[in-house]
Amino acid sequence: MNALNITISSKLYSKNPDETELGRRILSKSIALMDELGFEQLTFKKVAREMVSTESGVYRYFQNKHQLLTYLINWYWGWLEVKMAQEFMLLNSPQDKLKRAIELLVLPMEQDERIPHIDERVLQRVVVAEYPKIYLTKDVDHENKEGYFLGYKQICETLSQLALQINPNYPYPHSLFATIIEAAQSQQFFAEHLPRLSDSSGSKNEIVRFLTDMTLKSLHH
Amino acid sequence: MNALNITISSKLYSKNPDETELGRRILSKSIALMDELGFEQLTFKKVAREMVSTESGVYRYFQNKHQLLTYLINWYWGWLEVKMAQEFMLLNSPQDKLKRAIELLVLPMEQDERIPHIDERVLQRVVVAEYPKIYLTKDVDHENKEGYFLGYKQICETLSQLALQINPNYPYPHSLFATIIEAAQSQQFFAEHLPRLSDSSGSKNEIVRFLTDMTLKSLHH
DNA sequence: GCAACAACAATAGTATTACTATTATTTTTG
DNA sequence: CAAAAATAATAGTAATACTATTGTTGTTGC
Repeated sequence: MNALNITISSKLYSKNPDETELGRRILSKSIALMDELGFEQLTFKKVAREMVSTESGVYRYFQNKHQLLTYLINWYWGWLEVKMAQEFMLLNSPQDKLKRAIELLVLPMEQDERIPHIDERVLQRVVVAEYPKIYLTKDVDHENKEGYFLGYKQICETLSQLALQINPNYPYPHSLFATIIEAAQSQQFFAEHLPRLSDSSGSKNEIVRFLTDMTLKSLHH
Repeated sequence: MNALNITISSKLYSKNPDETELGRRILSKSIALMDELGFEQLTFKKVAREMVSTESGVYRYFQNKHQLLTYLINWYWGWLEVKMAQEFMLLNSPQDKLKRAIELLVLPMEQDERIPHIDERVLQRVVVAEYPKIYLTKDVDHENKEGYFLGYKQICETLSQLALQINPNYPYPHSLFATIIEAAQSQQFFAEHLPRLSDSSGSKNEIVRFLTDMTLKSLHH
């Protein structure tokens, strides 16, 4: 049971990695290796070597590396959702809440001491570099039914509700925030690797300003 | 030499597939197979079987399937660019041009009779389902130098220039159109597979309206 | 017309991957 | 303490993503 109560569909693991020492080592090492090697080059054998266990040990927790990546990305969205809920309590206007949400999406976050086995900053880099791979597959419809994308949908819904507080007549709140969340990731990637696809090659604050401008202008009536 | 003059970096193939009968069969069959099986399940062996040739035949044209996918997606951007240039000649205001560009990004296109070996509508589905996979790799910086992403960058630049005609002071034209182009793809995917991430589950025209609204509002001063 | 060359077909081979299966050992729990 | 569960260690398999080799066919230049 997690002190932060991040809920992840039980379809996303064979055995809950959060509940055992070995499971937490899998999470910890696979985040680091995914960041270092990328999803394609990661293998369970390498994770096993890194955490000083065996390949079959990893398979006891996750059916394959696609499920592992999906778990990690859902964990990230769940964690962001908790962060947002905390910060929203200190703010009043939906405008301020949206601005803060966009900052949380883009700006680097501090390590949470209560969860020593997950380095949120490295996980954020993994999400930026890998997130569309979890749904751009031929299994998307089946996996969607299994709850593989609940974290993403939940955070999109939360922000959509906020948007409707600003402009109840805005007709595209889900499309808007799916776009903003995607752009938050891809603009970070482009700023670093394909700078002609961004105007924010410098600081992440420029990405925040771009996304905030786009969001508030879209909601303006 | 292509009648439409779609230029693709020569780093994107070993032997130009556009110039031979076998090469065109590779393009034709790999588009169909990529659509049917998805990138992960596609193999050169399957392409070879489909076009009644051998695996080594495919390797003579493309070093691997990642290069093949990158070629196809660059071909698509190049073709869209040509289409846009054609249609822009009939329009005057940059607003009208941007609106038309967004329609071309989203609405299904008719088959071009001059290029019988490429089915543009199927290719468009492949782009929607696979496009981020060409740059979300650890080789992105090296491949960027080789011109793997010129098609995407070129179309983003063209649309950015149009945007500056509407509002010369808008500070984020590249970020805006990278975002609009990405959203054009992902909203099509979400509308079909993850409808809670979209408000446009019905017709593609709703996606066009969402993107147009977002673009014009962003450029408003 | 033929030598030289490129393109292609056919086949074989290799290292790695993504698993599955089995068995033995250790740890936990009732 | 017995039974069950978790883990470790190892082996094995089909498929993948190539590389290499050899022989055939077609084309071009002289």
